[in-house]
Amino acid sequence: MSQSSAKQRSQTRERILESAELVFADNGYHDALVDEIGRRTSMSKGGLYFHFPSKEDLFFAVMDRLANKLVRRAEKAAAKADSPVAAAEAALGAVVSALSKQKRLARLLVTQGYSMGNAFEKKRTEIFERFASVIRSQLDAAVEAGEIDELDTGLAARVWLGAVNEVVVHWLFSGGPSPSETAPELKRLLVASIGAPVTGPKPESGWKVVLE
Amino acid sequence: MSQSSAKQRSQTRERILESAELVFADNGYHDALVDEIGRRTSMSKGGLYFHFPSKEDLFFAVMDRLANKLVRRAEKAAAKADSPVAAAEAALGAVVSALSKQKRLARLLVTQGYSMGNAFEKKRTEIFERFASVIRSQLDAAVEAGEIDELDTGLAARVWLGAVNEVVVHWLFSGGPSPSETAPELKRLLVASIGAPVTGPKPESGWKVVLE
DNA sequence: TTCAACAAACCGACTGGTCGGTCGGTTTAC
DNA sequence: GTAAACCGACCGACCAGTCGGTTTGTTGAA
Repeated sequence: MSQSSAKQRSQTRERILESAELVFADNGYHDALVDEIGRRTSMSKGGLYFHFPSKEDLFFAVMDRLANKLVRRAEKAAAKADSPVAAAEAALGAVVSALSKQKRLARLLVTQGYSMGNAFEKKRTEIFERFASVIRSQLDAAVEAGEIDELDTGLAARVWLGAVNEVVVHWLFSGGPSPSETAPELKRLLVASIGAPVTGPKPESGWKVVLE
Repeated sequence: MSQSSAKQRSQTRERILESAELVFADNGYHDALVDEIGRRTSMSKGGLYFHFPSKEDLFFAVMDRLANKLVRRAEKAAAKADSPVAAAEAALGAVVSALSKQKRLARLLVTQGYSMGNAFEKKRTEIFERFASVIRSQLDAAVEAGEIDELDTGLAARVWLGAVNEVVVHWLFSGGPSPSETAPELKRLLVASIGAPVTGPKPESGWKVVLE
């Protein structure tokens, strides 16, 4: 009984989360109507409130779900690389690529974090810190391995994320180029920022930072 | 008549804009009450609506006013520098410093742009593009002068702004270090990103990027 | 197998509080 | 005298959340 019904339960939750993701992404938190989420889930408002205590909780659940997916993707990409800097680059690339493929996801993660009053600040911060720590730990490893010079890796990670964020926003709202298009050049800039050799088409034609 | 009353008029508008800035910054667009703005201006709601047609317009006016101030500051700082890269750095520094000194301003420019539904996207974009173009034109000049290699200066400018944005957000919401504290290290990262020589405490004891 | 008993899941009309915006009226300035 | 500036009680649209009720599924005793 509780075995199969627990499964049902989580399936229903998933269904709701999927609809909610669409509605929140399309309209932003405030303009998203709970009734609309119900409509898309083919479930009444009362039904929704049986599964989630409030609109806010539902929104948080949607964001967590997305963040989990993306972080996992980034970690997986990093694991495949064969040097710390390459791993950081790969993690970044994975995120950029995922966001490029799904405007909706990008919209939610990148801009809707601020849409609620001061309530969401913590959550948004928490999610960004999770991404940052993936990058950061790779940069730390790179320093450890002597691949790059010592630097504030936490700051560098935030710089990377901020850069991606802005590029994505520009894409979303100004019809700029897709992030995946600018990814190569973006990577070049960010890799250069930490003083690592920038790999062009061929690794050996790169740059090196030396003390004068 | 129209001479002095026009002056009065704009003074009153200014008074309203100042209160509105406080209220919007403290509460975000949605939670900011027009009545509260009236209270702080010592003016009735009707009075406000005599000067501004809607809450939205008022918000736009507040943002424009802030953006103007900041852009002017950045341009002024850039004008004093004696090389394009130094100018870009100076412009960045001016913005960071201004944001550090006024949390409220930072909150508004950096996070409240998304608080309205999709309505504000254009405005936020417009403001960020104005900042970006200040940086960008300096980077273009740097390329022109042979100070740095050719690169996508528009992208680089966005990377810089995005980085600042993220650092500011981290400061605001996570109690991280003030942007002005991390500014030196931040500048180092961003200057390195465009492949320019990174200057340490003294210009002559710095770093230089050379082809290997 | 049947069915009463119970609970979990779902329904949707309704409520209650909130606020942007209005408007007829009053004051102030010239 | 009159028009710009200001007042503030009021309106009405909006919508998250509620709640009494219905349906669906499970259990276990007869």
